Amino acid sequence: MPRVSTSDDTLETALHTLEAYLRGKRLKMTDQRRTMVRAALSQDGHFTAEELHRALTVGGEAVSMATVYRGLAVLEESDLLEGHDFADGTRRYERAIDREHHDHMVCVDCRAVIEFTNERIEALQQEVVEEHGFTMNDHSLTLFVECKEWRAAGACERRTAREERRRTSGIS
Amino acid sequence: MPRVSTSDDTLETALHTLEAYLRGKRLKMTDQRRTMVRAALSQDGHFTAEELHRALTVGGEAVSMATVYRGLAVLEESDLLEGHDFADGTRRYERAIDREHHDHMVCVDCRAVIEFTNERIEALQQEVVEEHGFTMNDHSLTLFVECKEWRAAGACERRTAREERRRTSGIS
DNA sequence: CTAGCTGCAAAGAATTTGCTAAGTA
DNA sequence: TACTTAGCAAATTCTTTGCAGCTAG
Repeated sequence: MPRVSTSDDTLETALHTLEAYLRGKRLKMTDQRRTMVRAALSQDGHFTAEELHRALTVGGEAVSMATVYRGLAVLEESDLLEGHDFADGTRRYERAIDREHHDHMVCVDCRAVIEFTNERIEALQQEVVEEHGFTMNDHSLTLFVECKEWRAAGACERRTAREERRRTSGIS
Repeated sequence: MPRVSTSDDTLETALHTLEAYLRGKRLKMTDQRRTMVRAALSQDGHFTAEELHRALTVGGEAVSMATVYRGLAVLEESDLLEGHDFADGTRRYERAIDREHHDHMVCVDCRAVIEFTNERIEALQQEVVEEHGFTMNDHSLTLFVECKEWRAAGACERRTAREERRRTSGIS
């Protein structure tokens, strides 16, 4: 069994949540879905479909790419994961269970993702939606920043070739 | 000359801005770029590369798709346009010149885009970034809402086959 | 002239989908 | 058993690139 950096409790809860979701939709629990839940919860931070797939493969629990994509959609719909678009061309996911809501700052330089929460902003967003008579379904706040100081401290090193290309090509 | 729903003044300003930008980077002004500026400014709302390309083609000023993509990058870098990711798989652009900054609400149902501004939210965002000692480069706030009431009024009808597929497939 | 541009076709990256065998309720 | 999945490969969608000839400065 692969190492799980999330508490067993969370994993239990997650599996139960998924089961309930599947039951409600008359879908089925499979080994691949269980495996994906475990692997997804043990990822730290924000991961891509490809990264999850690699983690599974490395862990000896190969699940096909197609299944990873289909599975991520299920995990997101069941609210185990939350998906984000950080404007770099690839969708990223993060654990949404047993965590508090938060927003993100993304360094345009090194693509590091820093999380933050601000209740006043949350409240104001809700206000805006209500003023329009709508219902909030979800929201996405991403601040694109330059974390020069942080990098100076040696903590801002995650740039990859691909991300660098994206960055300089004017996307985001 | 194609119809321009933007004031001639804005068009003038835009062309001057672009010229200045190009000069600074030792790039060249071309018919295609001029044409794209005109067409982009006359688009209303948020458009995709494909929509701009179609508008140009229909207007008899065919510009190749490759040039449209390359041109959009230039127009965005020169701050004539602003690009957004509304989590539907395609980048969208909107005029950024002679307009005030604003954020967006996107109806997850019909994909309509509603703009709004909220200075308090803006200020709080700036505060958050400063608290971390970073510099804000850009920010993106999108509220995904359900505009049922609005649709009831008959104003929420822009759903396309493709968008519908996206929506039901769990993206965003 | 000469670096930058355009169009075209081909390449790419990230997802999605059709199909058949296999698995779950 | 009946309907949902998994895996695989092929197909898509959006976007980027290589190249040859054209063009602005």
